[in-house]
Amino acid sequence: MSQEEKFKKVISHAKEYGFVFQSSEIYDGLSAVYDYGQNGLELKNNIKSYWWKAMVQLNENIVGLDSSILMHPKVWKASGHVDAFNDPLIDNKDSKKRYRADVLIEDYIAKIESKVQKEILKAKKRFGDKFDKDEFLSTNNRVVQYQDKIKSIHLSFSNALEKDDLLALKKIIDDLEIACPISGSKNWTEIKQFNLMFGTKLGASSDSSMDLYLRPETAQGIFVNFLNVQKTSRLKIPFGIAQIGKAFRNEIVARQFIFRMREFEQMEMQFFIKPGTQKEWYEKWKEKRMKWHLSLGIEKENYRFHDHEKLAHYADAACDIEFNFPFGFKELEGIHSRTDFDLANHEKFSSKKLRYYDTQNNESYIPYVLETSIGVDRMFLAVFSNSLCEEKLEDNSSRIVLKLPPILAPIKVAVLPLIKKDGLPKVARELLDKLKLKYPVSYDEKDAIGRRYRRQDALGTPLCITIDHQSKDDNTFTLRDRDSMTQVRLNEKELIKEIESKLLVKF
RNA sequence: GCGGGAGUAGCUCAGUUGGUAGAGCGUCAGCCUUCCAAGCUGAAUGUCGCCGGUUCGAACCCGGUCUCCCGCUCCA
Repeated sequence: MSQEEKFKKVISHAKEYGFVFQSSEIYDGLSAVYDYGQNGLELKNNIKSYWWKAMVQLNENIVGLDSSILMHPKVWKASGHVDAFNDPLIDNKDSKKRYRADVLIEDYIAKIESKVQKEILKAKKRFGDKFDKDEFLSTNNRVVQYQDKIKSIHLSFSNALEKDDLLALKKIIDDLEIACPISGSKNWTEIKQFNLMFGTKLGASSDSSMDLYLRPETAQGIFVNFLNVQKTSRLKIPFGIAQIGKAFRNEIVARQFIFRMREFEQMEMQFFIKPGTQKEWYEKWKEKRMKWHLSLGIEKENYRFHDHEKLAHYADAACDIEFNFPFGFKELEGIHSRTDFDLANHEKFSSKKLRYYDTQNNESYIPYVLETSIGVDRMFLAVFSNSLCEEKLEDNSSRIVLKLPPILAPIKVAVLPLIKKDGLPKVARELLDKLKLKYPVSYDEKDAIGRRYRRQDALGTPLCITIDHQSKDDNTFTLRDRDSMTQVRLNEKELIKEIESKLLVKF
């Protein structure tokens, strides 16, 4: 089966069994927005709580936060999003490829710079020990020309960027005769500005309203509350603040089902540390996070680290945990060493001190930050797509089974009377009533028992309990395992023990 | 946004040169009572993505539009 076919099966299974629906489907849907159905929401909640337990409950120096989606507009100036999330894009009409206009110009500058470097190397060879770099740079005609060109491009370039002057930006590309690397053509469209942040307004009347953004990440809510939490929690560095919440990005192209959505949910943890210790914590959190993923029992081969070569504006080291999705290895979680970029900028923009006072060493400093950030929806897709399989059975029949890690399964146990007469449903319901106080359970008496097992398989229910005639006499039941399809006969106490051991996790 | 593919029942898909829609699975009710789907009887379900045009007549032809999948760019 091709990757594409497999992905299509994942999407239709998600719909057919009430996990994921397209938003506003009866109105033809809304692009890149999805709803979670009755089973999807349970799986999603279980993922969130599994993360929360591993981060907050098991670490005494990590606490939670739930900050608002709406924040003061200055937050996004300080964070760099107003600048970084504004992309001037340009299309080449011949190759039909899209580029960032600023990147095209930067690449062009880099090309000239590499020419200068070449000249320097050549001169070094020629002059040997007598080579004086500064003198060379200021006297060699060709090099001086190159440098002047770079300078003048830089000048008009930063001018255009500052004023958001798209026409000026286009003029630079035209003047420099920058060509598309693929088609070699200089046949460009006009530059269009894309803002990745969703805008909205605060205040009901139009004249007194204030322009706001829906947050494009949850991290800033943590940074602006850094001192509030630190002072009220008595936490000492190193400590972390964790948050699960929605974020919004007006992606130019949002695709691949729930992998890239316009409205999505993040699970982020910002770990505040002493400057200079970031390397050590970066390694530690890389290891910890990978362990968390592997604790779910998904095969190791599906995960890999990918180090960032081009770092974002806030980071001094960054990597992704990538997962083998149906469309290949793609980012699932990011681990970033954010330095003091965020807190220092918030200090600057808010004019409020955001420092930690270290009583032991009698010093105050802006902490460095180590971030782990994972997309809930991506984790959902990773777990869901990896769990979905079609098995050939011994009798040459096949079954579709969703082998979810039991701890994440929407329903833990299904209670099934073998037949729906002879008083078996009554016995089954008595057991069901006891179990539902502890676990999410479901009950089914329709159709043959084999078919009911298959229904539960497709939903990912790890265990089925079947009530037969013997159950009436001796109060024992058969427990059927989703993955092995094997059965054991147990009494009620043993049953609970088996369920508990199935749901046991080791972080 | 640009290029390629697609949209018919909950899912997978048929549907002939234009003549007002079908199958399999699933769902529901009943029978059977059996520990691993596909036994029997019956039933429900579609403005053929949406809007407009051509035509006596459109799922089919034409135009527009929306959505999904793949590629380019970005990211959780």
